[in-house]
Amino acid sequence: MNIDKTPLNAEFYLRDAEIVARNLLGCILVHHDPEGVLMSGRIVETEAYLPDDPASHSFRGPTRRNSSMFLEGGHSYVYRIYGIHRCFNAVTGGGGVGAAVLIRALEPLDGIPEMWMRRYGEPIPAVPGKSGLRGLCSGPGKLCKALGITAGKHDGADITGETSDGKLFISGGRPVPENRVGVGRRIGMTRGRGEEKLRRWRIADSSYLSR
DNA sequence: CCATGGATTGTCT
DNA sequence: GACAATCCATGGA
Repeated sequence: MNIDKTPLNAEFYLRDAEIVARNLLGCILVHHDPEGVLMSGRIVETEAYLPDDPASHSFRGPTRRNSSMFLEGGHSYVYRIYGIHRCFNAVTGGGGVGAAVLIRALEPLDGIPEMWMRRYGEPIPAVPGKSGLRGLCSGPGKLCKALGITAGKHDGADITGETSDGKLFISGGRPVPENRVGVGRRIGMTRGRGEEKLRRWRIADSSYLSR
């Protein structure tokens, strides 16, 4: 797949999480894994989490679990949820702020056979079908498993700077025009924890969204 | 297609 | 001790 493999620089992330969330649409999440396998996908859905938000892990200040969310923009925040899944965030803003963008869904691009193997533990069928590919990275936990993103290796990692084996980063893609962007409520909020906030962005006509 | 409930574990109250 | 920014299988329309 002919994609730009230059990581976005730290300046990109040193802005408000809502701006970054909007501008990450169309960008490419890339994992150059330790064995040299390149896996990537186009970002089609994001959510912004700010410290003013009861749903944000940073709402009550730093703890052991969320400490990397308070790093400077351009780092990774990976956490475990429901005992099983991992979720990947790009930290935004200055150090100590506690803001990040959750990557919720990807359109698979590079390394699809390897991603399939990681997700399902068996080789990709000869004809996976569009519905098969659609489900490969259509959720925050799914895409972490597919790309091999782990808390141990990637939580707190720098996602800017030079590419190398094992590097996780985001490169710029085609900008997404405003008339193809949808904004709405986030997923999974319960009991009045900010579910009314419009901090979810998606490429409206993509068939690779999480819902 | 949509709605429901179980899995599973580190973290915070 | 309860919860959590989820996923998947299952059942019914």
